[in-house]
Amino acid sequence: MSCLLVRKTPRGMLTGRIVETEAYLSEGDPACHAARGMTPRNRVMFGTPGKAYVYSIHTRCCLNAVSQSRGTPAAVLIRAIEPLTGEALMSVHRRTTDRLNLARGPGRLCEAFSIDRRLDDFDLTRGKRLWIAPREDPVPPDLITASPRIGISAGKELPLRFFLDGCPFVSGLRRWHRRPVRRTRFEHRHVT
DNA sequence: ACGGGGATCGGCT
DNA sequence: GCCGATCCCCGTA
Repeated sequence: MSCLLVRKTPRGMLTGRIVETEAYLSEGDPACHAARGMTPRNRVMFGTPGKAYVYSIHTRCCLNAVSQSRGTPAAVLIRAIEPLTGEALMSVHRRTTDRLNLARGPGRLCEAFSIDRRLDDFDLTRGKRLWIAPREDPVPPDLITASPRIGISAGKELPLRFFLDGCPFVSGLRRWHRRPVRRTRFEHRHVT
């Protein structure tokens, strides 16, 4: 949450503030793709932390950062960013000039940032092509809210979605914006 | 503003 | 075959 997503492409540099994420856990989380063991799709989750797990759903892609040590499959889904630089190029990728919807939602985000399955297993810690960088102006913990995750059918109750309260670049259920669900120190450590 | 339905395809059973 | 960690459009209000 106190991080930037950075993408370098031949056509230009794209950056944005990460304003919404979801956690998928290695234990007790039926919504995690790794919940039923390793498959060709999810194998990256079982590997080195700091790598990108990119999968496709319907006709789109979603970007995760592998978050736990080797053999412990967990990841953070990056759901939305606030565009900072490269907005014009994002608009080309997205075929819209609607700034609010450029990268609002995991599929739109990947489209805006030109991220697809070819970046699955890509190392996000090298500062090349695609990486995550700390913000110089970290978000005050008070502004981060937790809610249930979006679009899943199992594990609906777990408050593992984190977002900047009131931020218009956040996707999903608006009704959560003024209704913090639960806020614990543990959750903050996941996010910051 | 919100909710339902359809598109559409790769991955899994 | 079935089903989705989605998106977009078109109803209703």
